[in-house]
Amino acid sequence: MVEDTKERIRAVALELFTAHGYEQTSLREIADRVGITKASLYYHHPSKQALLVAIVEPLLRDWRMMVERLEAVPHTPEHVRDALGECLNTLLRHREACALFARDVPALLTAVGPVLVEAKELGTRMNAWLAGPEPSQADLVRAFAATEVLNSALASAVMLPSVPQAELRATLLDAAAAVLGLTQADPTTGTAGRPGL
Amino acid sequence: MVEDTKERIRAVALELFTAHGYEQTSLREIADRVGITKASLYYHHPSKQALLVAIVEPLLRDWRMMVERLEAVPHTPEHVRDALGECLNTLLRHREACALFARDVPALLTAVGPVLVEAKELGTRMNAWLAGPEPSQADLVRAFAATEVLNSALASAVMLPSVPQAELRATLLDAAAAVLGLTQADPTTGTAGRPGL
DNA sequence: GTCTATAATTAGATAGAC
DNA sequence: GTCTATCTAATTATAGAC
Repeated sequence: MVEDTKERIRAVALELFTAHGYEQTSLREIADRVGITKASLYYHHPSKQALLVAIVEPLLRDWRMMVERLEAVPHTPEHVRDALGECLNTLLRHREACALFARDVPALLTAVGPVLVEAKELGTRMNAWLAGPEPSQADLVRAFAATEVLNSALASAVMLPSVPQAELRATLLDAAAAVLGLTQADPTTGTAGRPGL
Repeated sequence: MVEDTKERIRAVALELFTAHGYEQTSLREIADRVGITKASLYYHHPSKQALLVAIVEPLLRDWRMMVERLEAVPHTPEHVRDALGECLNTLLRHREACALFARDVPALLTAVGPVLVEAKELGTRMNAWLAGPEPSQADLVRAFAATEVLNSALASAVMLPSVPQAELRATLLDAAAAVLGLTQADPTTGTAGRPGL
């Protein structure tokens, strides 16, 4: 395969960055694990920062697409529930990179500030949509809390490894919906109720 | 005052660690900001690690006391709601140190591993109590998600600075309760309902 | 208690041979 | 593409004068 080494470096780096943090991981560690030297690593990735960007970029692209898809849709209870589900999917699809984002903010901020700024902006837009049109301050807080519930999927997988992912997904989706004041979805129809609208 | 400098160092260090991360903050920065040199800093705190421990210890002590108080109390809806409130109070009382814990896990793990291990254990015990006796897997996940909702108070304060703290507190408390399946508290009596038990 | 000076280590990054 | 060897800069930490 072409560029095989480059990909292997990326994979190893993601793993080590997520496990020990960006600053705590040296390029020597990554190179050792891949089975090459630091100098060879630099042949494929021009800097540690660039390596991080290469890791984080795909996640950001997916996230951007998701938010844009979202904003084209009206804020109804069904769409809100769907949005939470899609958000959870995106989170789980990029689980490791998301964990890196969530757990290593300060390091990423100094290393790739602009990238984190866009990530934060996407989060804000997502929350704004979730809060609905003309939101109260409580709506904004609830939207924020709901996304945190979904985020907890990352930590839950580590803290509660015995819970199967399907159950984790379903439970967190209901929990996030509950935070937003949506009632439980009807399991027979998959349709959510419409309270407080 | 006795030990005034030592306290000033602690305060500045907490501020910088929280803002830029533990690894990203050098002792030179801290010393500069306090208005002394690195060598003087070492007179008061024997190492960077010890400085971190001095910062984190009070938070851990409060947290430990809270969890122990909690475990002595039966798992009823009212007590659960009270527990969420107490948890939120502890979180807000140590806001900066908590933010450091939440945002800089990898750095803290390598610097003060054992301390983080105890923090994690306390979190686990808190979640176990919240999940109730003989919890289902869904109960465990919900307990975890509920604490994440409370945690979001730290980030909310930054992301939604216009929301007054009282409203933030009340909204998050209701949100966490909703995650656990408790209904809205009656605003006139402050008593929660008892659904699904 | 605070300073100057410096040791010891490590990191990211580069030059140039093969 | 990968290597050996090296550079530069920054960090934690210490020694010892005042």
